[in-house]
Amino acid sequence: MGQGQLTAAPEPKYWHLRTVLVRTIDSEFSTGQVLPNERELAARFGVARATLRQALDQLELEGRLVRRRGIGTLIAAPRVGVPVSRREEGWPGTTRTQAWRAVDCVSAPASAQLALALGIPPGETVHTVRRLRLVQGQIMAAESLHVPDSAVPLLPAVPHVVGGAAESDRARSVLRQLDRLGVDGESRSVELGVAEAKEATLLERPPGTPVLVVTTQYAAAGRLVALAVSTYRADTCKLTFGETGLVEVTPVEAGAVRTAS
Amino acid sequence: MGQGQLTAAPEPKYWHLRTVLVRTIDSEFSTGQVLPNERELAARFGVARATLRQALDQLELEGRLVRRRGIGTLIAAPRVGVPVSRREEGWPGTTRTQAWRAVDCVSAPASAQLALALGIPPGETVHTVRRLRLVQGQIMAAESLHVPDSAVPLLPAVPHVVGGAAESDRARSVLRQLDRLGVDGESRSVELGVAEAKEATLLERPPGTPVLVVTTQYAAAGRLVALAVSTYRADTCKLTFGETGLVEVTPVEAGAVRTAS
DNA sequence: GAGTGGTCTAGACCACTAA
DNA sequence: TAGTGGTCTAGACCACTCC
Repeated sequence: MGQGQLTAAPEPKYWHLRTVLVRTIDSEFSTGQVLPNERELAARFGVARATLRQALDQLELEGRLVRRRGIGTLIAAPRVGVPVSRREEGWPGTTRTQAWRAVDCVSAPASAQLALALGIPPGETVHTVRRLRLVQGQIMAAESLHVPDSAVPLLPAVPHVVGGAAESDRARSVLRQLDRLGVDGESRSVELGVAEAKEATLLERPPGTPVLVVTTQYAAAGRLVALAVSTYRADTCKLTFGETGLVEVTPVEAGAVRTAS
Repeated sequence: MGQGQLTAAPEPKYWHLRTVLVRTIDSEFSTGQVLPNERELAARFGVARATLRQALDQLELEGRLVRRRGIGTLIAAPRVGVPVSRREEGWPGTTRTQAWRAVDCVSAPASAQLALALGIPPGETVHTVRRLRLVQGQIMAAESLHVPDSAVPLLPAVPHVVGGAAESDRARSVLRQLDRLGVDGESRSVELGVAEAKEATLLERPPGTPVLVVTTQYAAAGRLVALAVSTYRADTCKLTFGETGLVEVTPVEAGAVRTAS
């Protein structure tokens, strides 16, 4: 990899540096390779380490780099396409697929916010199932699935136990009941967020990690029966929304087309 | 707003600072209000300005703050829900809606990447329409819509003129032809990206602004007829994916539920 | 212990906005 | 011209990984 010589420009140094690094990465590095360390890169380009890091921050946000403390800065693998829809991901994941791993389940009175969102009276019991989505063995998303007690009347009233196998058993029990309702509609939104402490732990990422927050409303028989808030790792995920009946086409490397045009 | 006193913690200062600021913002500030300036905030919390800025960076990424050079740091308005689907946004935007504003149109041989994505021979002419999506008068997204010449054979062969009214006329002409094809399927993906120079200019944002990159494949009669790459402002947009036949429910403040639980 | 990225500091100067 | 956020520096120390 050549050495810097940042030509004077009206743009910030870190942005120009990013451009140079993008070119270098695309032409001279491949997935999994490690870049020279930050101190050396900074010296090579004649900038302060903080400035170099600003450029690397951008590239990490774009999913081009992965930085590992104690290891180095690696070229990231292309983002994994993650299908987001009931049909494709297998709902609710109990029998048809191993895509989701139930973690635990807590039953508690709904907060004002949650009650409003679910359209139930404040204080009604809500079962919250937490689960992880695995793709190719990697944790890609953490989800909190909120189900009003009134939507799953057949749920066995087992005593609530914290931790242990009973927890995830109960989670699966809720999912099973939900499955039997026959969910027939869903509405989603996607926005950018950052992982808070609990999510970050589940995702095995540091707090502040950018995530794509997918909020899904599930309906059965014309009634809202569940609300899911899923946080997908923004660095490694590309969410895909298929539509039945669409011709099968070659998956596109969006970034490539975007950069090229 | 009270003054700092950051209790000792195993977490980084900037992250704790973020937590404190979130609480403060939610309880003592409302949309449009300006925070004290960075130098004062840093002094008040007893940290360096760079550390304070790290916390503000997070809050800006979450869409809670907007920073304007020369003005100050403002509390951001809640994100705007932007429907993303052919039916809801009006396709292709020529007659049914004013949601999109055509900017220009260039016709050129397809790059290798683009040809691959469109499933056409490399070098075939592709019309690329650039347009902006407006929501409530605000520019929310910039899009490049790629249409192979072979998909719109009836397109009048007008001479290519750079700039001026003829440009956007031609853009509308392509859109009209595409409309007449009867698009009957679409497949999407959403991922995180940053605005490059051109996009940034169109979005009236600085380069590096985080965006949600939506890639859409349009099919007609079982054939891929167009590829759109849209970049939505991640700070102000919440993309919504509706489904016909779903019961109408109260829109959810996802962030609120997420934070509360 | 050596090497890596992560955090934090104290200061400087620049670009932009508004009065 | 004064005040704001944006950029950049040179250095320090910490937390983690691997040998």
